[in-house]
Amino acid sequence: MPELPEVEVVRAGLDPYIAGRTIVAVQNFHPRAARRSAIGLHDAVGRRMLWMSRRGKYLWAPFAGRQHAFVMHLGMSGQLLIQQRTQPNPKHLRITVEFDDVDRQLRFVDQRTFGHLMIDELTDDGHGGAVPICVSHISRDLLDPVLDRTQVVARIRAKATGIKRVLLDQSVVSGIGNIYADEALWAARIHAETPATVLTSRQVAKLLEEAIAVMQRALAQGGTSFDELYVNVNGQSGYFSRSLNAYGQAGKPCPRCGSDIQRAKFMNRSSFYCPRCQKQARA
DNA sequence: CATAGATCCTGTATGC
DNA sequence: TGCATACAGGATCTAT
Repeated sequence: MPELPEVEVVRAGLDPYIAGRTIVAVQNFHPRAARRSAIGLHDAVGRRMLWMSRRGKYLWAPFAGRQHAFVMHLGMSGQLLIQQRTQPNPKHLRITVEFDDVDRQLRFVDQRTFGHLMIDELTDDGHGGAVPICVSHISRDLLDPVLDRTQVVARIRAKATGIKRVLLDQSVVSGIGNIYADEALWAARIHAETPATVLTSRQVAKLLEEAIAVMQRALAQGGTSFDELYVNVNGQSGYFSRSLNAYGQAGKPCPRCGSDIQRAKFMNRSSFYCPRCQKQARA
């Protein structure tokens, strides 16, 4: 569920809390919450976390020594909450991480259990930084200053499939999910099933600019929340859902032309689009 | 190798 | 009310 803006809100909330703290205990209550790894979650005990990093929808906190990191992914319904130790356990609590903080702890709550935490080895990211091995197949995201946008445009146009599938392919460009894919396609007036190969470089560049713009606007609003499933580290919802132009707007008028926004089945989920602004192009 | 589709899970909404 | 079905913000595995 959470896409780049929502994950970034969580990162920014966690960073000042975890930076410099040492883990004193980890409790796992669910077999799927910790991903299989050569290093178990309990090896985090005694390690000091430096800061909170993010690539796309992945979060990680490098440990002092920069050899390993605590990796986190929220999946569809994950939450990372900083809560008082005395606060009752939330429903779907999967993992508790205790630090050298007598009052509060980090709680990983995840209804659908598609998210996970793990400890992983760090590897060189090619630009003087480090990335966990399990994240190294994920491309840089659109808010990453090191991202080579020209290269991304070329990679997108080389894909033999529909443009929305490519936007959702985290190995091409990361951070975009179903909401922001639909919003970016709406803004760029491109149909989801348009073959990536028929788009011009200019069109794809424009699409990426729209994706950046909508994600930055969402970030400024604390992300998109439809319910209590996505919240920040303090349990608060973001407000961007009221600014969506296409996603979830089936039957409502397109803010640009007034036609009814349509819903179509797409990859076992949904696409929302304006049938007038976003015409299907042919190969 | 690249791509399409199924699948992992729990909860809610909707229709009969 | 009960039951069945569809759907939900994602990533990964499998088959082709």
